[in-house]
Amino acid sequence: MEYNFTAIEPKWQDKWKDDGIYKVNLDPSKPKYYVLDMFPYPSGAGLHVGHPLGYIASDIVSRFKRLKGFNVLHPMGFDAFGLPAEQYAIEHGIHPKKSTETNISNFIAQLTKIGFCYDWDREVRTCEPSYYKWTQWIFLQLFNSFYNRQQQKAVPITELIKAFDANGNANHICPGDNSIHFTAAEWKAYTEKEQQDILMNYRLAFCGYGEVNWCEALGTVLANDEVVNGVSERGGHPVVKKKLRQWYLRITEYADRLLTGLETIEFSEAMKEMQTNWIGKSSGAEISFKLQAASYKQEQSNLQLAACSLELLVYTTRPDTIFGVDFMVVAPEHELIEKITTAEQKEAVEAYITYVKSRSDRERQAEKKITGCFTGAYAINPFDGREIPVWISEYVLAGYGTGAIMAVPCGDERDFKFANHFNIPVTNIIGDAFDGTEANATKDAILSNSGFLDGMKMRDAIEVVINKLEEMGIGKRKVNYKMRDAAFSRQRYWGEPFPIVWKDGIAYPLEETQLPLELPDVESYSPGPEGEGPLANIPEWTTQFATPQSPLQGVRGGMLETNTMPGYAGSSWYFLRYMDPHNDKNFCDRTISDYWNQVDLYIGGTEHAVGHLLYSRMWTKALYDLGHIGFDEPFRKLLNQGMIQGSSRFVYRVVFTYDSEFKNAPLTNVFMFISKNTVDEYNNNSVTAKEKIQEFIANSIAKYSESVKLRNYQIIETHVDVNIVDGVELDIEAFKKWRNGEYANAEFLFEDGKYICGVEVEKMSKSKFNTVNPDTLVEKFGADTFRMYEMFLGPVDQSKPWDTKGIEGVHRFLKKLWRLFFDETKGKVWTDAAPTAEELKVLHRTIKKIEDDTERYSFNTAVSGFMICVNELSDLKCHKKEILESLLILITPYAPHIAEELWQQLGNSGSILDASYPVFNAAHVTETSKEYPVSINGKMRTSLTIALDATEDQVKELVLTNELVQKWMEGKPLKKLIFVKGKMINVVV
RNA sequence: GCCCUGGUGGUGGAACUGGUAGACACGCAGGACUUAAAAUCCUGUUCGCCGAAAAAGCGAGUGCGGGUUCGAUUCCCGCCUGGGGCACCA
Repeated sequence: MEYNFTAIEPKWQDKWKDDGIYKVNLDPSKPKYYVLDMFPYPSGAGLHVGHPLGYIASDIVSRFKRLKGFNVLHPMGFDAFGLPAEQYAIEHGIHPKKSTETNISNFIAQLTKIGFCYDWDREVRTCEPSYYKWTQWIFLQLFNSFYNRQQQKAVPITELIKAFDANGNANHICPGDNSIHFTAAEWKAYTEKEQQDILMNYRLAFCGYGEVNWCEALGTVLANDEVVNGVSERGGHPVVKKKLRQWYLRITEYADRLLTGLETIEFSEAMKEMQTNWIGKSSGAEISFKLQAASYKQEQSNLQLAACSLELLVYTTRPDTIFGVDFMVVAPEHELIEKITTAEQKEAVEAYITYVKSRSDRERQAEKKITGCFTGAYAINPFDGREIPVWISEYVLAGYGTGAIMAVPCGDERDFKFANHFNIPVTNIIGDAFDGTEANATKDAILSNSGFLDGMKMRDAIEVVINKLEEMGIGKRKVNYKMRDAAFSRQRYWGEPFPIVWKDGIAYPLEETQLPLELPDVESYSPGPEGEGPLANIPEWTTQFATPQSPLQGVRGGMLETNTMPGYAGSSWYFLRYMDPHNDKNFCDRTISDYWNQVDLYIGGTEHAVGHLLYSRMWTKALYDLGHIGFDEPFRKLLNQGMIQGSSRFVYRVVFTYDSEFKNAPLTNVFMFISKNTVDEYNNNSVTAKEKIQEFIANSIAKYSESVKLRNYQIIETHVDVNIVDGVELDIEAFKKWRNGEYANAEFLFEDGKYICGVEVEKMSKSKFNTVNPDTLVEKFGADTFRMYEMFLGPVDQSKPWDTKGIEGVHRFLKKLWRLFFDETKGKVWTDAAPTAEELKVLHRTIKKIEDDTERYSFNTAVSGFMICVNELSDLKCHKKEILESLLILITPYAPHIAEELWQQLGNSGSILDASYPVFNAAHVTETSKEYPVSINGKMRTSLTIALDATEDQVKELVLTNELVQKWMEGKPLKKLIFVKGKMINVVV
């Protein structure tokens, strides 16, 4: 009986499904374990070999944990809302719902063939109303909450209203606009609209006007993490800044908790670093500089008084350098510019601002020129009264801090370059630490030229200055974050509608009973007017609550919000829905979420570092604050799988021009390809190679026409499908059939009778013809081979190019495993005989190795462990049932189909997943060394470790004769000596 | 520029806390079985030297140059280099 995976695998996949073997239920008697994959976006291209890498890893972990007695939750679903489906709909006229459904069923079919143990009953799709009902519901929770800074948590907005009624906003600084202040009496006097506008400035999900990343080509705004180098992440379209009414998430209120929360979870250092940088916390001080009155006199002498009250507020992390301030720089958008610019400088300033406006973000990022303009105004250093010129420059960003800085050229590289460029004299406050040629950003220098700070270490001066500033009332301690509030609306169709009705400029939330607010079924997805989104074109939808029958009190005549939510809305909480996917009363029952709790292991790529992984952390924290769940970090541990790159293959085509009597001769159909080595020689200017190529071209052309004279030619590198290349050798027959026979008559210049292709590692993509489809591999070698091979390829967290050639080795291993049970001629060969000591040793070494390797996600070495084990058992001709059964259980997570089949063949009933995991017994693993107590200089020292085959005489001799040992005998304590093969190799002290 | 991460045979990669570097696999070479092929099995395979060959031996060797240590792929310092992230954040 042979290893017939084609029969075995579908058989078990069906059985697993029919028996509902992966169904999970709440079981308080067992410890729980939650393994989750980042759910995929169901693109039309289907899976390539890179996708399953993480899924295989999570499948191994979940089967392993289940065998170890855990109640394992391992679900799968689809992130189904998003731009590509809608773009596809616009281009092909297929409704996104349709194409998404088709894509999902393809995905499921592909995943099933690999044999994953998902509980499909728990599948979620973010585009289903039964799912997005709760996305909308959570949105409303955020909308109806604010961040209480005293309590450092989200609190219902009704609490805030109570506080306003009692004390105005004295105890609650307005996060949206900190210049808003009012008393209880004023609050009560406001109109409803005024009150709602104020509340909007507090809500965790809020609507406001702001600079957003607008992508014209996609017709929508994008979040910061969706913009890469000034172009959209999807599609690479240009992105510009635009002021628009938008929904936002007030994620900035969570900045500090998102930062400190990182200490409680196991993310890789790199990942934590990325999030830390994105949050970008810095602490320093805000300092207010008085602007000098004199600069206004020239223009309007009567402005002197007003000018004295003008102040420039800057943010700095280095208040200790205040005596080194040589100029101020404000962002070109700064509102003070208009007020402080002198008459002489007016023209120059206006010209400069026009110039800055003409530059796009991309240009600014691409070429960092030093540009700027003097305003004519001066600020006064509060400590020494020095006059400091105020400049404008684009290197100061309006959106960060106060949009203005104090420039200290001796301590800041950018300030130094600016000072140099505009010949501004530089004050040195750090003595020898500044050499005049470049800035030194040290904190350890001793201050000089710094008034009352002279002689102080900079690091210590920071506090001193802040205290002094606060005492003088001209500055205060301040923490800033780079992170911005997240843009939360898209002007697209294919997303969750906002459960918000607008009337008279007030946003009214829908009632819970009105959810889900479903997307209308429409034919057209073209954008609405003024970036409003396609839903604005459907009045019968937008006004559905405007009827007299509308249950929404007070909103009759209102209009629904026409934006939709972004892709990350649904993915921010999906891990909660898997726990209780069919609940229509709640997004997830509290007792259930208390049981499953955090995701114990989350597996996915690094690309979501600052998007999804940050948003879902914030949503979790908010839901926790509001008492809906019992934990405030969603993912206890994150494992990043590496990216599988494509290994592209190239052919080298000759393109030529020619002279001919027959100008119309069809030589455009002549395709000539030159093997890689000859191309290399050609590129190295080899004369023989050139002659060879010319002769080849001449001969090839001659087949078509004799009257052609070659004029010129060049060699062009083009991608060829990796699936028709064996290693680097092109399969000529397959190549001729490729692309519907376009190259059927191609001519080749061979190299030892072979055509050798060029190789390069690139991202895997259809256009590069370097994708490998898992289906074909599963068909050829089986799912078990495929799974083990993907793991065997290398560490899961490492990126590597795909290479199919080693798959045979893994396949051979599985066949060898099979032969431990079945012989081609004799049939079954296993016996009930008791295993020998040596066989038990092999087994228990393997148990230990597999357990250790699986626990630390070292799947590649685990696969090696299986290979060693099977090789050794083969060598021992071991067919003992007792050994084999244990081995099957060990291998189940890695190769579930073959394990189930052989398990059943051995006469077991039921799934191997319900077997009990073998326990490692050290007694079976013979020790490789023994420890002897050793006495040196009459004192008992710790111990010696020596190889078994060393005799005691040898040991004595070595200890006495070895000079190293003599040395330690003189004093240092001796821990152990290590002997291998009777030879001492080392001593540890 | 800053931060993170890697660099080991012809190839993918092992070596958990410093302890026989190259496990396991691919590829390659040779052999067995077979009319033949496939499949399977066996042997060899870091490089160099010494050897007709075998056995055995010697030397070098984990990107480069130093250091710590009895001992370094592992720790420290300085470079070179691949990959990823951030990029005027004051």
